[in-house]
Amino acid sequence: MTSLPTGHLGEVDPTSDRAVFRQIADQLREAIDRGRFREGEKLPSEAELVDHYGVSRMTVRNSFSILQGEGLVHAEHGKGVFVRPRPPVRRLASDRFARRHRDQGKSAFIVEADAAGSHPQVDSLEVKEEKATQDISTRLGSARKVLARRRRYLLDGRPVEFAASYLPLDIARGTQIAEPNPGPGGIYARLEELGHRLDHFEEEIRARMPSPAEVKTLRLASGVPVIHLIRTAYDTEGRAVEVCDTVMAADAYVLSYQLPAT
Amino acid sequence: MTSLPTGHLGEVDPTSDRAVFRQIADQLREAIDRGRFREGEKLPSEAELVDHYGVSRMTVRNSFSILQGEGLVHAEHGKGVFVRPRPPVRRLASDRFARRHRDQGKSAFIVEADAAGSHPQVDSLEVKEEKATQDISTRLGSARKVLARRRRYLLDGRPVEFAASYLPLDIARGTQIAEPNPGPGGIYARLEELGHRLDHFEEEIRARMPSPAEVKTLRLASGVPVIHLIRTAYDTEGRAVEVCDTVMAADAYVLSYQLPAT
DNA sequence: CTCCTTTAGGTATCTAGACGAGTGGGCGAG
DNA sequence: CTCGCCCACTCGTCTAGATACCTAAAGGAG
Repeated sequence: MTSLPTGHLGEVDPTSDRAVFRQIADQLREAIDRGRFREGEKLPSEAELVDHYGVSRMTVRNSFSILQGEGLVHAEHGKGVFVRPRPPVRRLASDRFARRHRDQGKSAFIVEADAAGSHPQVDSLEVKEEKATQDISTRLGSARKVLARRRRYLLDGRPVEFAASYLPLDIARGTQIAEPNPGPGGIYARLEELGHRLDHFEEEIRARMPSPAEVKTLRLASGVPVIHLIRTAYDTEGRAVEVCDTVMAADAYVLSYQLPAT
Repeated sequence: MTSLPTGHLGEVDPTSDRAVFRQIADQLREAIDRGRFREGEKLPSEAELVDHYGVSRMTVRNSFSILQGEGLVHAEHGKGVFVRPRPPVRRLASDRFARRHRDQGKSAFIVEADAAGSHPQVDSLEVKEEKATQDISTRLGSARKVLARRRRYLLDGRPVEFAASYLPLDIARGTQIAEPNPGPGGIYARLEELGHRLDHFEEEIRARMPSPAEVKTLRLASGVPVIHLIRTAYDTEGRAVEVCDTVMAADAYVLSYQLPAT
């Protein structure tokens, strides 16, 4: 017995209740979990599995599609099917908007990524005035027109996050917030300079599968969900002065919050 | 033209770069987004789409499997393929562990769900002593043996959350925390009675696709991610006194946090 | 040595058909 | 009228094979 590519795998029972393609997926999954196939390593090809199990090619592909849906493997056309490596994650701490982080010349994202030794980029900047959607309008206390700032964040060339900030036009129009580069400390620093002292933020977090547009923008592999975060910033008067709608590749993030127990 | 079941759908271009099954999925997705098919409504059957588009059945099934992966539709054997209804969501506010919520006789989950008009249940209770995993041990400050409390939460009969609490054995052994029913206010109230006044919580949030075991436990439809939340409770001495590992059906939850801007 | 072509081995897509199995309505027996 | 069976419709699984296209390495032309 040489080290056959399918050496770790057993057989399937066609008479079992469990469908053959699920049995094959189970065996591959277990082999991956046990480290028989390591991260980035190539799995046996479709043809090899067809031979090994004595099933048709569609059945093998069906198995692969299960594992892809679980985000365990990814297929590369012409090369093979590989165990998906777990990418480095970015931790978002709940104090990331603390005032003390707001004095540097660069954005929080750049500073943080540099510190972590990654290569950060910000991309597809768009700043324009537009009509607020129903949801944004509600969150901003019925603002009708807003300034929208959209950008994409990349880490080592990989898109990880797409964010859109919305501010009521009566606050943002004509200020540096309406410029592509909002200056040191970002828009929160500018808001405070404009007299809107920030009081607190509210963050709503959901997770779901991405839309096709999000798959494209974030270059998501199949089986990777997104984290959808909607943050509303309130000033000390209780007015909502900004809503930031962020979609993150879930495999690239861990969010971290600290809560008082009082 | 009567109201054919496929009346809203166009044609496909086999010469297009975009694969036929993707084109079909696109058309169905758009029809759903536009409300041509409503929540819970049945889509055209495979056979009808085969006739309409003039493709083979595998191609149509391929389209359906895309939409299933996106969590947009679900198939019911013998009945058809249906637009997946968006279930009611449970909002988790960041003050849900505030001391003022800790005096009632029932658990926070029960109280909250009752208030929202849902029928809550707690299930598969397991309380036992065990060896801590590496991760849990680290989070609990190198505790080796722990008390583990596992339970599943259901809303209107649907499982929505599976949670496991771990406490250092030297704190929990022999106390009411080791009983199936920890009493009014839950284990946090008991911890404080034991002299561990709670100072703050730390929550880590991830999103990912569920493992097969999680699919089973939470009866998840395909295309539904899970939110994985790990909460560590610290007492005023800075000691980690509990770790709670929670897996939630992502389509049933919105997490909400309030952050100070200081 | 460099660059292009060929080729072997991958996956992507599609067809056509077969059988299995869950669901629900119609219809006949009682 | 009611109950139970049958059947039509539906999705689930599997086979067998064809074509297309991608990738990498080998080999030949310059």
